[in-house]
Amino acid sequence: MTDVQLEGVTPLLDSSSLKVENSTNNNQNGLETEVEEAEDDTPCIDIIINNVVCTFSTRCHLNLRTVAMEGANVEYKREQGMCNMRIRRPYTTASIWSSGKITCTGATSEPYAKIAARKFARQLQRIGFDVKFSNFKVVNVLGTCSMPFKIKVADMARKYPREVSYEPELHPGATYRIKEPKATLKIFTTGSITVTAPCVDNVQSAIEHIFPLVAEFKAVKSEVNAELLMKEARFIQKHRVIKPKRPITKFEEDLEYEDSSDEDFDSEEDQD
DNA sequence: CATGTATAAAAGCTCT
DNA sequence: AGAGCTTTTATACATG
Repeated sequence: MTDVQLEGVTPLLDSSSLKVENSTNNNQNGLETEVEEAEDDTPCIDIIINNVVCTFSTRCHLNLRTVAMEGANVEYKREQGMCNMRIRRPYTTASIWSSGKITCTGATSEPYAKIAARKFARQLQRIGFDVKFSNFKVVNVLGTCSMPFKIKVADMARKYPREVSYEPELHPGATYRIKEPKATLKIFTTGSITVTAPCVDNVQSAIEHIFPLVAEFKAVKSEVNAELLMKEARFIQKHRVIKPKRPITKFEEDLEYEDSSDEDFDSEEDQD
């Protein structure tokens, strides 16, 4: 139980102990994966890039009708005035607008996002449009990582009310916003953290920034058990709620006087 | 087991 | 003017 009180002094990770990799193991997309292998045995936290959103323009109007008819793997969303086109490698989806503006989602790295974007552009060009691949830009990135310990999220939210918002009833993850470099993190008690930011570099910065903070709220085994006991207590409470078996009618209200026996008579009855 | 809840962001149309 | 819709994606906790 007394599992060291100075748990916060976890060996701080330097940038070399954080490594960014794709969520798709190697060649699911048939492309080379550049995962920098850590040559030493320094405690390492892997940052997995799960999704990269980017935009670009074809600089030409696109007849969605034509895109839907001539393009492969396209679905026309007339109600939204756009088309969704998918390619397998990299496994991504493009939302195509008649203006020529396109958003591409699903890539697992910035380079893959650009490769996918170019493929969509090429696909459109093959259909016959006068495509000029331009204004490519990564606009959003989602990365995840898992700390080697559970996190006392509630305590963290209490200590950093300015940057942490935590409404467990609404969502299990605490939201931590970093202004510069911009990033928004979702911190879970399990130690998992999701980060959404404008680019991969920001994702990494955010994790380097959050590590010492969450390490400060590392859950100790005894405390984890206490948490479980609380959950159990809540569960029991929830199932002990005594509710009338049937709505009391006006008529019965009158009878209540003579039928006022003890309340916990059938409190053990399990209600769903 | 599938949704819904929450997060970010672009595109462009609809509705307030 | 601004907010909702659509798409992607991990995380996790409730509910049907």
